[in-house]
Amino acid sequence: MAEEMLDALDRAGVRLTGPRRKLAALIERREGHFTAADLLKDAGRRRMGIGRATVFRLLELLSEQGLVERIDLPDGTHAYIPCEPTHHHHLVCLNCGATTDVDDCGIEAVTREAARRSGFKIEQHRLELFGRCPDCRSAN
Amino acid sequence: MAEEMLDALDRAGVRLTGPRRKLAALIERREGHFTAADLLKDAGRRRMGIGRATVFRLLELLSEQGLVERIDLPDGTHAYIPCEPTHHHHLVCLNCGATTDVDDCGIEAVTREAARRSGFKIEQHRLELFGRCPDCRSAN
DNA sequence: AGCACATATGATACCGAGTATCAATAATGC
DNA sequence: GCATTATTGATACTCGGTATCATATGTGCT
Repeated sequence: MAEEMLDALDRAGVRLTGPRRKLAALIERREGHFTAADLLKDAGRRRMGIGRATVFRLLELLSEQGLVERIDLPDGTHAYIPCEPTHHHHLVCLNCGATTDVDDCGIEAVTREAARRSGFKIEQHRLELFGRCPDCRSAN
Repeated sequence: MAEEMLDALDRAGVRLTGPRRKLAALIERREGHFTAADLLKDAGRRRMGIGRATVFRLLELLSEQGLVERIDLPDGTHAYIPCEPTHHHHLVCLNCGATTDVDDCGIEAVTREAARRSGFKIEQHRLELFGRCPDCRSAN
């Protein structure tokens, strides 16, 4: 997955620098969603001497490439999650933070109906689902 | 609508203070979504001497009562919109910021399908629709 | 391999949204 | 009307993210 990110960065025409490689590896090791601060802490623990700004810059690049997405948790905080660069939605475990992507299973119809009722022309949508992942469901 | 807010605050058992009344009126006058800073500026322009903290405190109260909701715009900023206290979703005009509420027109089925595919137990969902409102569509 | 150049870096300072604190003030119940 | 208690505004703070800028480092070229 770190490969995937580096490939995407390469394709995007930016440089494959040391900090970027290291951060990609750190993101790979993460499970579930994470914050910029999490990454920074990871980097700090390993004495990687990576600057705050660099972390945000990489997250921005990755998010432009669709490999990472910023989501807003129900508690108001926000986090980043690694994901596929195609259009999709997220399912987030409220317990452990694990995420999976789900693709449009019928939202088209919903947006069409909403457009009809409101007179709006709908151009974008965002659907976020929150719940318990299979592991957390069976864990207690 | 300001009435509605004041009623709700009353029902919630908090005091109907001057600043709260004034802010409710300011919210009523707003069209589309607004930020805490917008309200603060409105209040400042009218020399109402309302503190920053008070604005945030009221927005929090109203949001607890479901009369206001904080949404994240596609451009990453976030804003508040007045709305009905029932479960619903938002349709936001990308041009003028106007919003309307739409109720679940078939999302249940979508979440059920996503749950089936993923094994998650879905407990909450959030759907946001962005587009052009009827006015902005005809305006150009 | 070496070099020039543009791009990326980390430090620092900054910004904007939101929260904590706290003494002063005002809404409510009696 | 008055005591009580919630609320207020000022101030300082936190936290996520961005701007700046001199220094360092990938990259394309030879």
